[in-house]
Amino acid sequence: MYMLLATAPPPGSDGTAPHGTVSNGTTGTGLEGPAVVLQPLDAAGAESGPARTVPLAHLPAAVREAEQDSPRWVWGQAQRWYPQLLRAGTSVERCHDLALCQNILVFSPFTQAGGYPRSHSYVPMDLGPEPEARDTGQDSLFDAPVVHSGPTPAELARELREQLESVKTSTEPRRLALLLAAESAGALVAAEMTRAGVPWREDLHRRILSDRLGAQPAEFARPERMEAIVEELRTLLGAPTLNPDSPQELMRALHRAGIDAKSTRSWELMEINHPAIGPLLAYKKLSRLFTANGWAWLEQWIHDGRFRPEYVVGGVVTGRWSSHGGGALQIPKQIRGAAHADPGFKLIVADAAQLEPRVLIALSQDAKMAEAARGKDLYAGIAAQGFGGERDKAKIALLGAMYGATTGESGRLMPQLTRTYPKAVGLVEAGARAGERGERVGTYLGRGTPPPSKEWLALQQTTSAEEQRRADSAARSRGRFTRNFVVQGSAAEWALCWLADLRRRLRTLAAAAPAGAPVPQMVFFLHDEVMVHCPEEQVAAVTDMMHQSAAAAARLIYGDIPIQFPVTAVAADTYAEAK
DNA sequence: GCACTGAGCGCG
DNA sequence: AAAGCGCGCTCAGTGC
Repeated sequence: MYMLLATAPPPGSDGTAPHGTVSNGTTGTGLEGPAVVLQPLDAAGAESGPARTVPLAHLPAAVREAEQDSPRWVWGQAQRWYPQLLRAGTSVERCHDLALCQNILVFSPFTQAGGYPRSHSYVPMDLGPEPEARDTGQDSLFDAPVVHSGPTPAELARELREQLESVKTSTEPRRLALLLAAESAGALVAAEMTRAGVPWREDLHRRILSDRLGAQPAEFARPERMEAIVEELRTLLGAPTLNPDSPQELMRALHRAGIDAKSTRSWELMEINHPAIGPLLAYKKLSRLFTANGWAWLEQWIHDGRFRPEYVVGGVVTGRWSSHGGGALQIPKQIRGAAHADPGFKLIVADAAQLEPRVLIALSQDAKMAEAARGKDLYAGIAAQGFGGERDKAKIALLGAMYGATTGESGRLMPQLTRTYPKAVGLVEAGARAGERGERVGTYLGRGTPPPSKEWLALQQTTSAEEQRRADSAARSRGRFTRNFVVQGSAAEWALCWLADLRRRLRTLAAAAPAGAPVPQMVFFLHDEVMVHCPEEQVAAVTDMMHQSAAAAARLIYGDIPIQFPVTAVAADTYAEAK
């Protein structure tokens, strides 16, 4: 059922001391260097067979063998174990990531009464084998990764039991179990995506850069196009030494030239009519490309034709992923043409159409809005029902409702939206009011917001009239956060289920493929969008799977409800074309 | 010289 | 059209 993976306690230890390495052959274990314990556990997390201890170097083989029985692997953190298994060519079907699940259970509104947080022991799960140096696709200098002290197998098993128990006694065991499974599957997907990497053509990237910026500059120098604009700006603004990269300097120069700018943000400058504004905006655009995704980025992040960011599952409080390395979740549209499929492959990019509003409909069961979503374009449907067919207005109004806009056009459109969709708007409003009162809110599957900080709570207790304004502002701010959390977080868990289901289907496909044949791989994930690097002859089948998985995810979470989650899936040679 | 913050901008 | 949610990254500027 479960198979626990843990660093082995040193021989003769009582299992409570720091451990993790087996010193050497003289201890009589016959093991040298780091060792690992594989402990079978039953469905309740109790030991159900003898533990095996193997040298770390033999772990991939041991895992492959145990995988025959398709256990659910249990480990402190997938991130600590799985990359090296993948490197050795070993993948697993499913796992339970104790750290990720602990993180969910601690804040879940479904466990508050029966009390995972109250009873559990807070064993730190962030230990296990040292993460390897960033996987650049090259062999590491050291064969055996360092293993240092971590929780004992017994502690990890107990943690699992407490987690399972808290799910069982929670108010929504089915939902919570699904969330934990999806989160854990996400950990596997994340490691596999990093391993695979986004296929990236350095030559195409360089062409984009030279087309826009000119030839690659010498170190510490500006590209020629940018330098030319700097000279132009210095003349136009009468500031011969201006460095436009300094907001302060730029601000002073603008003011001296009689330009009344409140800030140097592009969208504010756009309102101003002055000959220097055009070149300045052009400079900012080029500067962004140069500093964030220029030659230095290419040098640092692209190796062997692959971009391999690390994903942090649950790295965002709402359950979205964050990432480290190369700004993976902010790849500008400008350079997406450099993400290019290998010969004989295509990139299939699928994204969920208007995911958050559709999630709002599912959560609120707003029949009227569900009707508007019947067609392909949800915003057009909403526009037809209450905004005189003006799609842009419908979109602004709906986004504003989910973000908590109060001013501007979006704020003005709110009453109309509320009249038309009292249930949907009511749901986000209730989320906001709860947050303002300091309460927690949660997603459909049970990921919860952290409680407000001590400072926040103290501020709400203020009796000073002067501080009351700050307290109100902080309350509204938290209200906007909790309002959005419900929708963004529920959308994130839908995407996670989509990803997990797609992974399962792709594994089945790969298992049926002849040995050595090229197989489709998930290579990138961005909130509501997934990219698969796919052999050409399987594009049709995989595209189909991406649609099927979306339907499966919706059914798995919400059951049979009258709202679709359509995805757009496009296959092309580059990321730019596929979007 | 290092750590931190704020401004600004990229993505969803 | 306007500035409401969630992030990461780079640079300038500041404080030690």
